[in-house]
Amino acid sequence: MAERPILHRDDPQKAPLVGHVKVTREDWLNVARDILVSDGVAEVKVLAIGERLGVSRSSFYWYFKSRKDLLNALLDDWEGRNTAVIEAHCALDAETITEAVCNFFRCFFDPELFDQGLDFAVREWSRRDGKVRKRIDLADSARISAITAMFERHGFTQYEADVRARILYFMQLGYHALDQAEPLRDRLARTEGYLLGFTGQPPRQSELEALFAFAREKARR
Amino acid sequence: MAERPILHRDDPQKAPLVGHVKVTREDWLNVARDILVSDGVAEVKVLAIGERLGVSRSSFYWYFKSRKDLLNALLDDWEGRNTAVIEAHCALDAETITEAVCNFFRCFFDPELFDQGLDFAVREWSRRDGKVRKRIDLADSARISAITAMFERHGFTQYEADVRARILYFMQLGYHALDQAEPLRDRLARTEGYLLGFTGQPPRQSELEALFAFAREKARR
DNA sequence: TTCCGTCTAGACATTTTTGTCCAATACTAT
DNA sequence: ATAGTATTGGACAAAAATGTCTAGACGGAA
Repeated sequence: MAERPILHRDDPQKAPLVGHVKVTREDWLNVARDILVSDGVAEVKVLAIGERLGVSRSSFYWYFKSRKDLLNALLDDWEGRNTAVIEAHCALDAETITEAVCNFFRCFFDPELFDQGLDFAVREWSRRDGKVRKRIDLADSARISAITAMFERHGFTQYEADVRARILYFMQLGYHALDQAEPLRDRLARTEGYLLGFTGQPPRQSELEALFAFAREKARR
Repeated sequence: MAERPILHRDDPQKAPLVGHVKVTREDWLNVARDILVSDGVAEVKVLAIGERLGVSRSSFYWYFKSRKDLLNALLDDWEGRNTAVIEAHCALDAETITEAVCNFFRCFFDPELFDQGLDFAVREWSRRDGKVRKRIDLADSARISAITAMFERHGFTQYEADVRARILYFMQLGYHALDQAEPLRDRLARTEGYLLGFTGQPPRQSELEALFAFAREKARR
């Protein structure tokens, strides 16, 4: 996810500037995103980021006008990372609807494609900031539309495609809201069979196995 | 939800102490809960609460040892409000499974019974605090067990009851994660039919109408 | 080597937030 | 009324967080 590793100077002694480590704007942004995801927007503090970078707090103001400026950059960063991925994957060609839903899940469980934690952190942030709220609302609509279109391409009526799209998307959100406690993937394997089969036709076992092989593999590493 | 109304002194002038408004520990807690829900735990600040109560910040320390003490009280308050309700309602006698699921929904959409926003705020809080995390994990397990038992009482095998319980609970979480943007209830009406019928037997229209009449009415006011 | 633009440390100033102390006020029981 | 307790305001202190300014270190180009 991060181009450069997140810096961490174990020994924060007076740093004699020899072997001086250069810190880029990207680094500030990366650590900020990291804190946003793990601790929420209120904990994104200039001093904390600077300490984690092993660098003085004041150099922050070379790269960013203010803390607010950083937060805006963070929001743009999120949009750049997470906006197009789902739409693109839902638009992929697929022979069967199972395959298509598999593409959908790939977006949410492949950390190379989509940062689920970041998405959730921004969603939480949006609850306290109208500007953020508007942007995530747009993202949600776009995603649900993309998933709906996916179902429509596979022969569902507009109404039924819409219902299925929302069920898929909401369950996805619900998974993450609970998350971390017990391994997510077990529950996935137990429930997605029914989700895919919510028309009453349970999918064939072979199709399911192909569908979740990917998620399981990702979950292991 | 709150025993006493949340105080709001419109005119915060030097307050001549005549007609003095007495502020209780409950009041501090109520406003704190209010801020927790709308702005997150990081925004629960002594000064902000005091201002909203129209009262000096220092009297806070009469009721609470410290800010940390307040946060602990807030957590106990949440547990008291939200822990037993779902278990109790899922254990209610019901003729049909539709009726039983209706009881389940009553928990989440009747603000007299259950504070959904508070539950979500604590869930968010738990992402940054291991102690909170443990308590909400326990609550989640207890709730899912209660819902599972509900399905088992209506003839589902343990496995199938478990799957259905998780789908219901996760969808509920997902709904709230998205929430506020468009009216939640429309989506509810469109999707719950399928949820209830995810065995392939769509429920009869009359049953559905009874099921959601309650939620709609609540949503209106 | 020198110069210049880039980046950083540290000092300084300000605001926000928390916590302590004590005198003063309001309320209750007598 | 009076005494005593419960509650509050305001002064004081300290810590945490943001933002500004300046001197100087670094590295590449002339």
